[in-house]
Amino acid sequence: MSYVIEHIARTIKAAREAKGLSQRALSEKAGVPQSHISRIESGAVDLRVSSLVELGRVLDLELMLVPRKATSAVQSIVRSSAESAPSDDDTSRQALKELKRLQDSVAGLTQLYPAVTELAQLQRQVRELQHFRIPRYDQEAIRDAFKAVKSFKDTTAGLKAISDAYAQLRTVRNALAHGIADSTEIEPVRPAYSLDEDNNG
Amino acid sequence: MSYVIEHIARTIKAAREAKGLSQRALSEKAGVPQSHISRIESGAVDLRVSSLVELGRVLDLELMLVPRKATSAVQSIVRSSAESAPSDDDTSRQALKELKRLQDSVAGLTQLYPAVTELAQLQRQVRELQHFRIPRYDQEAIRDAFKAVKSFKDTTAGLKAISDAYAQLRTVRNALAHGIADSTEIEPVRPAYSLDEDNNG
DNA sequence: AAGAGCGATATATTTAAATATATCTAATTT
DNA sequence: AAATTAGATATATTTAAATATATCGCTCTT
Repeated sequence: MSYVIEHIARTIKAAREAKGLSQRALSEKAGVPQSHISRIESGAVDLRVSSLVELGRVLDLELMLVPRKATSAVQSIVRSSAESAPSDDDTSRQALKELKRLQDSVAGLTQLYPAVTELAQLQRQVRELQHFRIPRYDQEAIRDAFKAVKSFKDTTAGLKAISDAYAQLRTVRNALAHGIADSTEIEPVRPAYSLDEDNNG
Repeated sequence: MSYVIEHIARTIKAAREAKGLSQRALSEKAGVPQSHISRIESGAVDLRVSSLVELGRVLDLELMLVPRKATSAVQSIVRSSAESAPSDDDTSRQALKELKRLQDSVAGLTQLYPAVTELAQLQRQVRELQHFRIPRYDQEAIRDAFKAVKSFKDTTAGLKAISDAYAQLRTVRNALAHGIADSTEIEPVRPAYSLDEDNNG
């Protein structure tokens, strides 16, 4: 199994996810069994060219034979076109969705337990994170926080879980704030109310 | 048989010829039977990706999946890198070889038949054509002229064949001269003596 | 808890590429 | 004329992709 085939597998998977398609949806569009797509994406199949072309058609990818000396030029074109639109858009949208979900849960919980300062603290942190809109985002921390909130109980352990979630999200926030300070290519920060408009739009 | 596969077949063949390899030579380098290469180049085979990658390795071609929106940018890169070196170089070299061969034959014949004006005329035309050095070249006319010269006899038919060859080459010359006038991307014309140096170099 | 969605895995069969070899035809070279 | 080279075509066999279906395990939603 060559490096190129692994790379193609990765590219296919990334493109599919970028389009928000499940393997079954792609299967229908491309006329390929889902089981085959699973194997393709895991790099277990040495595709025929025609099969790859058909998958590429659905995923807006074109198969090309490029002279070796033009390879790096082509790669930088591919890279810049890849980074500027789909992945950036996709990642932020996904992250925002999860943040929104987290905020709703925390808000509900804060109303139930108005005297729990850990919850208020977490809520403030989540709100602040919504001000950030950049590609490099740590969604694991958001999911962990969501789990802590979902399973919250007014016990010592429950409170500790909320504190830990808060600490984790603050770490993420600091990393992002640090990234903004260092980077010259990050998009401007958007206010929370603008974010709300987006979700309701 | 899809358009892409035909295009790949053409690309493989062109790259092989650009490198001056026979199918048997490529066969050895790529570890693929010559019979298979023949079928591949005729577009009769829906290759596996790994097979295409291996052929590409030998022919200095890389297989890439390019986002559709970047396709035209990539194609212009490929085109410019293709036109600047191998195809231009290859076509001109091949054409020059055949022109040289033709000129040698005509020269010999003109010495044998110094009174035949058609031959003198053809010789002048061939000499003039050697002043042109551009990719788009009609080699068929050169081959036809060579055949006429090779099989020349001092008969009416033989003289007609020479006249026809001359007319054909003049048509080519005119098309090339016209092409130079219209195009902004053609290389400068090189003098014949420079051409001679090249062949002796 | 049941149902739905998702990706991974299994089984059986068909299809065509890949492999190995040989030969033919045409053109060129010796 | 004989030999060599080049590309196309043929035959037989093996290999793995493609096709068709089904099911499993995990996660999320209702």
